[in-house]
Amino acid sequence: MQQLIAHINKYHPLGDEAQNTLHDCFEQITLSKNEYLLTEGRVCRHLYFLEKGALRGYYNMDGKEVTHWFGFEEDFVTSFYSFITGSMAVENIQLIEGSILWAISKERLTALFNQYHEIERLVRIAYEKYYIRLEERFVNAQFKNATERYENLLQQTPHILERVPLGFIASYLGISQETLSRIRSKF
Amino acid sequence: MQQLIAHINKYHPLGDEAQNTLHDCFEQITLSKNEYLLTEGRVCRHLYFLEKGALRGYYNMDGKEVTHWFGFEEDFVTSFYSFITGSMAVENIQLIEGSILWAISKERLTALFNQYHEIERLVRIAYEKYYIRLEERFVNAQFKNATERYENLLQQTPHILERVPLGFIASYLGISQETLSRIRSKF
DNA sequence: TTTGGTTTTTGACAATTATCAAAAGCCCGG
DNA sequence: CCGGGCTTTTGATAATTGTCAAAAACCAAA
Repeated sequence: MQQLIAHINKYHPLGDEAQNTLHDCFEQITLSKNEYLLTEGRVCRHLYFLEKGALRGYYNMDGKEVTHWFGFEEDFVTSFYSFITGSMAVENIQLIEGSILWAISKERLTALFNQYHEIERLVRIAYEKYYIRLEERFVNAQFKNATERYENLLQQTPHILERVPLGFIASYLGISQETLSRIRSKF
Repeated sequence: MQQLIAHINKYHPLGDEAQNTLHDCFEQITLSKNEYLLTEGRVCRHLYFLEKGALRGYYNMDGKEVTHWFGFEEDFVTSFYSFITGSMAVENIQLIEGSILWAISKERLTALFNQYHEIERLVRIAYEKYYIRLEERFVNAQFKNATERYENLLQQTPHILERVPLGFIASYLGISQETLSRIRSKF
């Protein structure tokens, strides 16, 4: 929990009262490898903070699992579309490693927004960071070729390569596993 | 201006006072076709609301203009990365049609956040919508083929086809103009 | 240390998309 | 109504990436 508080303070420092209230609103969850935080068809009603471990979000697209994001230490995690709109999730969130998470429900978070302007500000700022991150991934996906995308991964998030099977990484990069293998052999 | 207020009220209705203050913080801008709202290398210090008209954001990537988004009526528009981080923009924003816009500076917007919790909430909610929109474009870019992306455009935003040259649309979809032309001929 | 299962690599081939060049179509100003 | 410039289409070919199948490497449990 100390990590969550410390992480939040990096984004936007909170006053003691807001910090304490926030602290009380999160519940700890521990899950082991291959378990699911969310399965498609259910509504994702929580926002999670990943203290320790790793997980992935994936779609089932014509029979294949297509991983489109990873979560690691200090990431906020949810099925964003489902969480925001309240509709059924089309993705699954599965643990890649045994993990420690902290969960807050949407209702509680909304209540915190009403109670503390500064907590809503914190989230507004977090959204900005996550939006920028997604924007960069979008540009990579749309305008870079497979090799460039792999090089980008090597430079920006090399830790992914060490903790995640290549099959997941291939679809994260939007290429087939075989193509990824061939790209890697060139380095 | 009435359109901006009406649009905002669709997102998150504001009290009269906040609404009036907000109203006074925007300045009207009119630009004609082919003019620039922003050029790369400059910092984008404003958020714009597009009341009437159309524009595009594009990168210069190895000698080619790569359009990655369009703005139309009722869109909020900025070079998001530059606006948020205060760093130089890597993209250009150019008018596709003569347009009427309303501008607010980042300083003014920040001041409004401090003054009115509800305005920061409005923006927080807007971010959620824009994030979801981008997420969908990302999934399309990464996991759908050219024909599927075109079909998606046909269904979801057919107005783009009527107002934008095909060359821009091709790079918006992440394909070459020739391939887009061939896909179209199949329909 | 062996074994069975999973992950990764390799090979051959097919499908998709890009590139370059040229032709055709379209639109606006005179 | 005509001409010139811009946009879009078409054709031929090349490059990139995907698919299927099999081999190799890796790894964890007995």
